Amino acid sequence: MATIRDVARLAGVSVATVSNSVNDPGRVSEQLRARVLKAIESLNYAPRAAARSLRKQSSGLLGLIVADITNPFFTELVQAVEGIASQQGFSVLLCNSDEDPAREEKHLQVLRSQWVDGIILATTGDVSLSRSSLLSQIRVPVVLVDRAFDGLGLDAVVLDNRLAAHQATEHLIRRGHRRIGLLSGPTSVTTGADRLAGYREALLASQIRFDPGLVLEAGFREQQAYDATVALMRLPQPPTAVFAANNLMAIGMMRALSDLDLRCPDDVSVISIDDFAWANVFRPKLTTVAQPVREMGEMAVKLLTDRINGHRSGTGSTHMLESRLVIRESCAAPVQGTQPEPMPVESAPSR
Amino acid sequence: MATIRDVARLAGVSVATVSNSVNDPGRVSEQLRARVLKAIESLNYAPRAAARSLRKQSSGLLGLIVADITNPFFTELVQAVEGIASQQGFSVLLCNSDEDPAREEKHLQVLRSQWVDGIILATTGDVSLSRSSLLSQIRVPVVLVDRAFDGLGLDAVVLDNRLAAHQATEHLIRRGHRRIGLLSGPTSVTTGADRLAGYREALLASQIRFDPGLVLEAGFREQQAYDATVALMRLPQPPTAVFAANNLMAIGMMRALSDLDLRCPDDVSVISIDDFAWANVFRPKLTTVAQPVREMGEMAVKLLTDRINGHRSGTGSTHMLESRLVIRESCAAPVQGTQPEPMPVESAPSR
DNA sequence: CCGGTTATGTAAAACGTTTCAAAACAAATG
DNA sequence: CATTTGTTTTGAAACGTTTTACATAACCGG
Repeated sequence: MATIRDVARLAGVSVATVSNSVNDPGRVSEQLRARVLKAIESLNYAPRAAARSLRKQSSGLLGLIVADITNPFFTELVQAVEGIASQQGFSVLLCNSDEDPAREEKHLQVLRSQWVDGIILATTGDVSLSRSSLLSQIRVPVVLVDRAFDGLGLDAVVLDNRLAAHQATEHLIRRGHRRIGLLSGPTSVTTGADRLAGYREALLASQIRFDPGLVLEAGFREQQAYDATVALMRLPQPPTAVFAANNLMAIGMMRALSDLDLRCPDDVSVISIDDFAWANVFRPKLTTVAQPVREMGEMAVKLLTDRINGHRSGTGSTHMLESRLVIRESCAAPVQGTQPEPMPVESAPSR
Repeated sequence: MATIRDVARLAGVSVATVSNSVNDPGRVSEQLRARVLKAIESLNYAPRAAARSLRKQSSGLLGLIVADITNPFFTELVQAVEGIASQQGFSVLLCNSDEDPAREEKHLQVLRSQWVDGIILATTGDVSLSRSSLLSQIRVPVVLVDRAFDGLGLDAVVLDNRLAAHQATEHLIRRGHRRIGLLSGPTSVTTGADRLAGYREALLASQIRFDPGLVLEAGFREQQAYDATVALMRLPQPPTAVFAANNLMAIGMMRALSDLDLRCPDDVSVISIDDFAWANVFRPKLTTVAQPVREMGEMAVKLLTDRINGHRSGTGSTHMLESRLVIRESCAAPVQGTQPEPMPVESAPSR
């Protein structure tokens, strides 16, 4: 293909002039610039990114690693990140770790040798020793998203998970529920632990006793949530409402309820964290706590580019965004009749 | 960061030897190789992709352009492509055109200057003149996916859209339906036109007269499908079943039916092309015609890498994959009572 | 002991940009 | 007119690899 020398030859100028007329128009006379541009046009010249980044020591590439591309939360994140990044002149190298820490590490290696200008990382699982050492070896800016971890002083943008879980739980309590099941994520990751904490806080605030038997760990996965929901509803005293800590678990839960022939919200109320485009196509329409996904993506890119451009330095900080309750149809007041052992709904605070 | 010279210095060898011990182990003695590897390890050296691709004239990058990353079909495609590609040592540069031809063109420009080794393109809309000239300027292999177009002799992997639509329509006919609505995609794209054709074929095969009033173009979008469904059901003689030509339109349709207080499949049966993970979480579980998305992704990568490696040359061909009917709960026999003007269900073929 | 093969290592030339420093030219100043 | 100042233009170095072509040493059959 055409190289910069070809353009120079055709325009009758030096390669330096060609480069300048493209990258620093001020440095070259109008007349020459026009000639150069014409030559570029007619040769259909496009500079080779490899050569350019070799010389400029920067690739114009951003790495984005997500834990599960099929999860709508991440899909929307990808969309947002890709949009803003390309708007700012960056292309994004997408990596999907598929919840596999080993793949995540491999991706990090690749990004390192691609010398991307920065990395946005939605890490899978907790941070292993090897990964954190890998991360500290990488000399480019990294911003964490969704899940944070400390110790490396990285920037992070996360949901206020405590608040989100609090909102969800409180909404159920307001509707009169006191036995509220929780499908929890793994407590080894911040999103798991913090959402559990928010749930407990909300119970405490309403003086409802925390019952460990009502919280089941379902690893943020649909199938596990299905099983957990079945287990929950087969309890001698099943919960009158269930709170799923993410979207996939909400789906598993809905499927289980449907298979158990339990009607929602008549028999059991349901709420979850993560709103998604089709939450209102379900029947009933799902009441959820929405994350500002798009904002999170935008902020992550902003933090990253600020660091890349040197507008930001020092150890990073964690940025918390607020969730928003989206009330639809899946939460109702508990119906006494549906309980095997009808309990006094608005009664004594303890128990 | 550490360069290959640093490694060479530390190991006490030439840079050529370092390069060889990594890329062509046969050419260097065991002893030296060990020393070099140790040096690499201790310096934590990673070759710079930019320099390497400049010299090798190939980047190890694949470009993937999808029309809408939030559409589960494309999400799954991305997942498949990314998986196989990275397995074969390629990284993928993901581009989302968001159904905007202008953005698609911009992405193509970027990919061209990145000198990706190949491009997988799920093009948005019909192929404009500028795009096709752009495509023919790009000197790297391109394989089309989902939507094909001729004239450029490109490889393509697509669904047998005629068959898929035929299967869907025929399934409804078998259940006894004769007034079958169609939410069609734009006929300017192959997926739109072919699915419409398949629908008509199936009607013809069962000697059902084609009624243009029953097919509404909804641009493959959810909201348009919602509106179209409402229009369809408000017809003096509404259809007893509706066939949505893709997943997003199926969702819009379900939402509309629900808002219209029409029960599915009691009042109206429903089927669509594109299976997706949550089709069986809906109530009723959706009967769909599934595309072999993963296979399509795999085949696209295969075709691409074959061309990249020179195992394949000449003008490309179109590869059609077969769809598969997934029967769940959304199709039932039409109930006479639900029709405003009860019509003889199994009666005369014409009208 | 010599010409020839094989094994191993290396110097140096690419690859296609950007950019620094200097050259060439024009204009302005003393 | 000689010098300075300012504006355009350019030659050449640098970026970090891979790879070609060659050098050296070792080995072997004659």
